[in-house]
Amino acid sequence: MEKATRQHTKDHNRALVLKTIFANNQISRAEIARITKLTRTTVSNIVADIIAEGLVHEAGIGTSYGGKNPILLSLVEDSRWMIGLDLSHNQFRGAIVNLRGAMRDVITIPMDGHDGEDALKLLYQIVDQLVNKVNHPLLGIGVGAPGLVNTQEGIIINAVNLDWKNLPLTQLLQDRYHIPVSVLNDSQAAAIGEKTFGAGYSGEESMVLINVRHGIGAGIVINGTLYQGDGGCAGEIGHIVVVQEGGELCRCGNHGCLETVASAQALIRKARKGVKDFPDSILPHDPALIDLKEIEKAFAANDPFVRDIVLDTSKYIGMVISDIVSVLNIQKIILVGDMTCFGEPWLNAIHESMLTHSLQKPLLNTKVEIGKTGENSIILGATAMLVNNYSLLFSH
Amino acid sequence: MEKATRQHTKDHNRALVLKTIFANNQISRAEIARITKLTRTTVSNIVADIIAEGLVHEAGIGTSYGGKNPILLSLVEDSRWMIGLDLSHNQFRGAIVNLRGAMRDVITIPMDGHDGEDALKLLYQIVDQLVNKVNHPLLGIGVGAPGLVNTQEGIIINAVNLDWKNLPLTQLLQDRYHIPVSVLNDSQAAAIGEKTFGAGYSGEESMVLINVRHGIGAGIVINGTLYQGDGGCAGEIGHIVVVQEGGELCRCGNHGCLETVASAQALIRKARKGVKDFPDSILPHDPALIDLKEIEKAFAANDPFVRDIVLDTSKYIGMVISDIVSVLNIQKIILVGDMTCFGEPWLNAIHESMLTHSLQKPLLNTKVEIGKTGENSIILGATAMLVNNYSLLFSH
DNA sequence: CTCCTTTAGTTAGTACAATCAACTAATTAA
DNA sequence: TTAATTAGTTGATTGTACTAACTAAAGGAG
Repeated sequence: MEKATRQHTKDHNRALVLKTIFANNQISRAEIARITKLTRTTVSNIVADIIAEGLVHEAGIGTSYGGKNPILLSLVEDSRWMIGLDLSHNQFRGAIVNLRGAMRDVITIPMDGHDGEDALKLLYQIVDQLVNKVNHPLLGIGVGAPGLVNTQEGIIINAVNLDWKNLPLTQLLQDRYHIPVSVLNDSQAAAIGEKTFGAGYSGEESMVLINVRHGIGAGIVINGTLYQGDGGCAGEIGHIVVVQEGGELCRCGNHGCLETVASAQALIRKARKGVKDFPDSILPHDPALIDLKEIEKAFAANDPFVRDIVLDTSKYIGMVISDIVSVLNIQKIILVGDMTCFGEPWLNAIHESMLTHSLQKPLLNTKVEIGKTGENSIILGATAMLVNNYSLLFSH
Repeated sequence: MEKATRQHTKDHNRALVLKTIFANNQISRAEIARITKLTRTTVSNIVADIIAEGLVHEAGIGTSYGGKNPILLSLVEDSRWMIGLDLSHNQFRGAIVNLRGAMRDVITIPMDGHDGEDALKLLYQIVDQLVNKVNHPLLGIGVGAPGLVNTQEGIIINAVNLDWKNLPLTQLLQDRYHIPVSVLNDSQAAAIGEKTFGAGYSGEESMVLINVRHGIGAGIVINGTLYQGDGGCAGEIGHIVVVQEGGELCRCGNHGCLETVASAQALIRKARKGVKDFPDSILPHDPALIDLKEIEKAFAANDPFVRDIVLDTSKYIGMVISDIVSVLNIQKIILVGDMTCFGEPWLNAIHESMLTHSLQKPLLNTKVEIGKTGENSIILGATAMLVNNYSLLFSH
């Protein structure tokens, strides 16, 4: 617990006003005062400051309802830029992102096999290129990285694909570019991205995002703030053991982890292995040709074999979600990642599995949905976190 | 997000000073200023207020280290009283508790079979008696109740033993006694009690308390604050399914819940059932005579059958803890409840089970301990919550 | 013992952020 | 045209933490 000063009060109210402007495309000072319960005087003062900083501008005149017309304020979305990086796919993606999450430039470089120092060089290359294109004030660099990440110290503890171990990424990038850097786990980034830029969030609520791709991870938002855990790696649910007897060996060394039965990787493996026993399946009969796209196609066509193995994954995901809900009693669950391509049927199966796998009462009010920010959620989240950290916008 | 005012600043700093005095038996104004980083002036002002309110008094003169002697301040622990209730055992227990958690009066009434309205009358009876004995300013009533509790609205959703369903306990008690009331789930109460009155807590950290008794529940403290969840029933881990195939029927209707294999109840059941196959066991051979005390005795005497069934419970508890740690990455786990009578061996078995059941990295820094506040933790926690709610002390 | 230094605590005045009261400006409604 | 309403600003007020300078009381060097 730290002492409180006037400065904190001011920062807080300033953030509150900015957040209100961010949440409303166009809004007058008077309306901000009504929403925030600050006086019109205070709002005017704060607005004068943030207009002077270029963050906000007067964008027009509103309609009167029996009085002077309000002056509508609006966020200057390109008044600050950020660089966001998504290292979690087999190609590095970097983008210049503005305050509304619009991408002003995107660079993609395939990884094909690069790892360790090489991968880091690739990363520098992307950032170098993006930095050169930046012609607005730059807030910093936000990174969403795969694997085990200590997000508080910005260290990649273990990213198997990249062969990074205990890499102090925040430090490295800060030393090289001399701007603020925020490093998150990919699922945590997706969570904060979905919450900030997805539709239907008030800003104060809690949610758990489950990212089901190659691996499986979760991002936990509690009362509008990303929850990171003591060691900065909250949400590492991919290695929860869900098959207790005779589970497959996982890359982590244990048997029966969630990833071994419910990730996209696991699904593909299972399809390749099982297809020979189902000659009627419309999947390619050569296992090597089977990928997620093919499985998706077959699923859409109601192929029974594929239907079975896909819905089998949802059973396990539902189990873990119901465990999480039992522990946290969070009522909003968002699913993202490649596996969401199986849509409603998959979602419904997950929901059903949840209900049969734990105490019903707390689960009944829990909603499970598919995320709305799509493939950009990680980049957006990484940058949103950056903005949050410097309390310029969005939250305190 | 609410607006910030001067009042918030003041409340915050006042709470900060009070917390510092609470955490240090005797402390001078100057020392408080050093710890809190407030100026001596500000500390003096706040201290003047809280002395006027009788919460704190000047308790003596400290030793000088080359200057004027400091005046030592100390909490007046009996300046406020609270009533704490523990409804989670088969006897209702109520106590008058002071600001340091000292019990000034305790009343116990056996429940034997009373439930529904009867149980509520019993509760009123206890509180009536306690209220009559109170001769210091009373802050309120704190309740730790068993079963599913919505702690935000103070409603007992479902307490099987008491046959309470959707009972608005906070409302009822407030209407009857006209003082603040806080209702918590028993495990949540134990968690906040352990954190406030247990040794070795700085006040800002996170911890998960696991309460293993008749049933099993958890209380989650995040950054020093009890985490209650969207529906106010976070920590309901007793009905996480841990036996996937052929698990026993649980009172919740599902099969294979944690409670069916790891609670004290489950252990007793298993002992009674199995003892006939182990004639060498030193347990009473009449199953009806077997209770937790007998099992504890046999365990201490290294009875192999008992050892096996006791350590079997730890396997499942370890699994669930490792799931929780995977999700939350909280590094301090506290175990309380009847089952802690099996001490170190049980604890070690839990720890071992954890390490084999999930990703090791985050688990390596996780410590598992047995709680220190004992049987009073629920009453203490219920009252501590009360104090927190009114931000008089401890935290905000 | 004297004087300097250090520490505790207080006092008087200052800075600053939100507030209040009263104002101007601009519109609707009667 | 006038009254009422709403938006936004201005100047004075308030409350809280801060600064600087004070008094009080102790230790230490000579």
